[in-house]
Amino acid sequence: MVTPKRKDAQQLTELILDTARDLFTKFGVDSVSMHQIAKAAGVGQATLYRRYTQKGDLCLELIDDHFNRFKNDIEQLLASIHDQPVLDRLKAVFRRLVVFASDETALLKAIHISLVHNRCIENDKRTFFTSPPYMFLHSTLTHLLKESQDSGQTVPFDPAFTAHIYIASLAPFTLQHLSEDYGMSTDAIVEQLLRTLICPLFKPNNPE
Amino acid sequence: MVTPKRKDAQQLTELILDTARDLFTKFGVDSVSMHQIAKAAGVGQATLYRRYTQKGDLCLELIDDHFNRFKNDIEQLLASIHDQPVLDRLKAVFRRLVVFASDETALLKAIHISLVHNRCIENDKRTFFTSPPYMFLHSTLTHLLKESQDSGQTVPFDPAFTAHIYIASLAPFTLQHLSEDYGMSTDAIVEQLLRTLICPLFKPNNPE
DNA sequence: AATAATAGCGGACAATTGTCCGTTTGTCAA
DNA sequence: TTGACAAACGGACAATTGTCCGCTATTATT
Repeated sequence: MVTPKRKDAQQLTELILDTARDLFTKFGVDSVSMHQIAKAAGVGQATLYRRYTQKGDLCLELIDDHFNRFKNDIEQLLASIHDQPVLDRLKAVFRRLVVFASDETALLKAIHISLVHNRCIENDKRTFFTSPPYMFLHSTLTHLLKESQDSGQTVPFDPAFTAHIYIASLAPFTLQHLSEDYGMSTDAIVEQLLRTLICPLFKPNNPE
Repeated sequence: MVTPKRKDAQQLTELILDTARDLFTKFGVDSVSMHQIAKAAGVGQATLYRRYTQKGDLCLELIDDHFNRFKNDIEQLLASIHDQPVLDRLKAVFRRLVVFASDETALLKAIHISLVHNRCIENDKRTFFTSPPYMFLHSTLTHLLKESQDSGQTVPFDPAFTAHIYIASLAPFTLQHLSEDYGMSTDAIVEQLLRTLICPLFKPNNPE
């Protein structure tokens, strides 16, 4: 049976990713067009589009390393403080999450636009909400929220639903707005988010 | 001095809006291109683009009537229940808001994409966050939240910040996800939102 | 009414996104 | 080696978005 694969395919993929990374850092994600990436990498448009149908897909790939680091951070963090109260763990995860979102605003915006927009056009399976990063975040938050819920320290709420809402409120454009137009530092945003979204779910800190 | 204005300009604007409305309801907002609208209305592209640089701008105009009705609803609603507790008023506004967002998903998605995306490209003054609808919502919610805060019934939080977060969590794509993929009815979404975002801000319902 | 002046129309044009198909190139069988 | 086969390359092509500029039509003036 004949199932040949080119060995240079993988090399081209890496060439494309490297080129895109370069152009993005040089000119900014928004100013770089798909054709520009293809041309700079010296490949045909189809070669690029066959791998990444939209800039968002490419960004998702580029952010992968960063996200894996972030994921490991979260897992280590959770392991290192597994004996602390669940509220503290939630806060820690949230803080790390906001920092990640702030660090990666440029790529995240492109991802958000492409994937969310795409979702709107066709009923593709590949949506923002089914991407591995989203699912990891959602599952991590849901677990912590469920534990909080089960521990009886909170008012009643639906953990999975609440996790969706938490992530929605961290949309890159929201954060950008709060930071640039509204003049809040990342720390201030974290503090307010904890105060507004998380702490109130827990029953009075100064117990009866 | 000579400052002639064409009187047919306004008529063309209305022709464009009517045409767009028709095409949108016939084929869906996403499937209709700007040129298609111009052609169907029998005007040049520039005539269309001079009025609305993006589909989102057009949608913002189209939604205007609906939004004004919504705005009046909210104002009447608030007037009719001005003597009820602020928590109840907040809940009522929120419920009406979610219903509006669910009814107008199609247009709101297009608006969201264009305005939020545009914001990302150039530092235009005209952003999603400075559009009249956003500002009305934000100011209405902020007032109610501030009143709640001042009445001493709540935990401490920043009303304006919280209003931003509330609106962010109602992004059309989030609602669509919760409704279509997650299978929640509008009522269920409202209930969970109130339970997750609003009620917890208020001190124990069963007072000490 | 005739004229001057300009607001603003319209379609051609440029740029970007996304697709298709003829051709290349690596792999396996003989 | 060589030949056959298909994975996958590349650039031409179509579609959509967004811009520019010559020309028309309306209005104020005489």
